[in-house]
Amino acid sequence: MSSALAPEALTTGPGPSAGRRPEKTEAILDAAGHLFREHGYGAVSMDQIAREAGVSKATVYAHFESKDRLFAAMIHGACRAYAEGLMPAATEMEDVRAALTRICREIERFLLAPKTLGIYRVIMAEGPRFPELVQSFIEAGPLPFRKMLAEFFEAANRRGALKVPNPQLAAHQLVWLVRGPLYLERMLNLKQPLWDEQSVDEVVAGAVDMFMKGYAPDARD
Amino acid sequence: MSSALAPEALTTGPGPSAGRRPEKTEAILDAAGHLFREHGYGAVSMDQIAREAGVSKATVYAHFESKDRLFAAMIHGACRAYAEGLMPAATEMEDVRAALTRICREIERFLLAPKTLGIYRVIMAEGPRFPELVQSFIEAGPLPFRKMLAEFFEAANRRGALKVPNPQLAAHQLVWLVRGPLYLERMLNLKQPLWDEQSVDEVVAGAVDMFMKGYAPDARD
DNA sequence: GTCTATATTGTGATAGAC
DNA sequence: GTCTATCACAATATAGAC
Repeated sequence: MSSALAPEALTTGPGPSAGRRPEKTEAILDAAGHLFREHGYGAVSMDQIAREAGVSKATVYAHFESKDRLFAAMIHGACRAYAEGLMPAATEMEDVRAALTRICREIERFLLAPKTLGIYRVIMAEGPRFPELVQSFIEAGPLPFRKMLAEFFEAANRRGALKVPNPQLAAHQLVWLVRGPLYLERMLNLKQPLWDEQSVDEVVAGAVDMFMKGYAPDARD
Repeated sequence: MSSALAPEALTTGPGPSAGRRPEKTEAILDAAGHLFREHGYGAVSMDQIAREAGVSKATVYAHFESKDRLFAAMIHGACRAYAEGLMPAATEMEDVRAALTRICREIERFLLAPKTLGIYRVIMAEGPRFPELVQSFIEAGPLPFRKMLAEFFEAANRRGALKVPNPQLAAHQLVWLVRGPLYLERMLNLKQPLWDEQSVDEVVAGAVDMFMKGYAPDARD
């Protein structure tokens, strides 16, 4: 279904990769990624991308059929990084609290990193114009991560280490207990602390505490 | 400091409001708001705005100095609506759980409404280009709302109805426990349920439950 | 202030030499 | 495939009549 977004289909050209230099392809993708994440889709021109990549604009068009396709390819690459950069294999765990803490730190490290936030920014801004891209983004990023978390909770349920009635909802809750308090601040990259800044440690500890109190097996309900 | 963003300063013209028809000003603002929220800043042209407002492009420029200023004025108007649309005066409360539930429903009703999400989308996308605007947006919207919530928690602390050590953090947590599970789905307005859809009732109930378990005064810690 | 018609710049995309 | 030079068009902004 998303064959139009397969990595090979994102570059142009008659033959398989007839003579195109992969180093330039990557340079263009890097420049596009950097600029799109930083300034958004509409504010970046193909000239800027070409200049930042150190090639001519015609070369950009030799590698990517259009600005749209270049954008799609950039998002696609970011999704691969998304899938690889997460998943800390927290399945093996000494005790639940420690595992949750590690997961929360991973959430902060990756989901609140400037690069990730840049992707989210541009995807949310341009989403309406690229519906299939949104689909493949969700399927490559948020969806498998939530699934992994839900499976972690289910395993903990079976072990009696947690008591989570709705693992899907709990996955959302844990993610946003960490992400939420830092989200706007970093999404809008506010330099001066606009409100009383919440430190990462406070946020992570608060999230783990609240999650444990909510889903510890000995909680009364 | 934000005098450049005072409402009077956002329209152009020599005299106070020399002959400008307020109805047209509002029509232009409405059209701009609708289109910017729907399609983003870069994808909307002044011609479209003029057409949707039922005036000529020159008239738009008679009311607003530039596209940037029109955008700023639109955001400013949305901030006033933000401040007015929230604040359900939940200070008077029978019992805490009911008050929290009402607050959570209000969060869902307003913070996840298409209009609000559109503002967030465009602010996050264009934020880097409009730093002062981001500042005034935060000060008019999220900041006072968080403050109100924190004060609510402090009052509940004094009454012994809750035990909230960090009201600021707790405000973030409550907001995102409701907002998070529905956020991406609505921000990217996915029609087909991509993952197992969380119903609003589930989300609100889950948020209140978790918050109460975390901050009920009889909780052991 | 409001309109029609226009000036001007920037940008996505291409032609043609090497 | 890669470059320089260029086209075609769309969009911001304005001139001038009423």
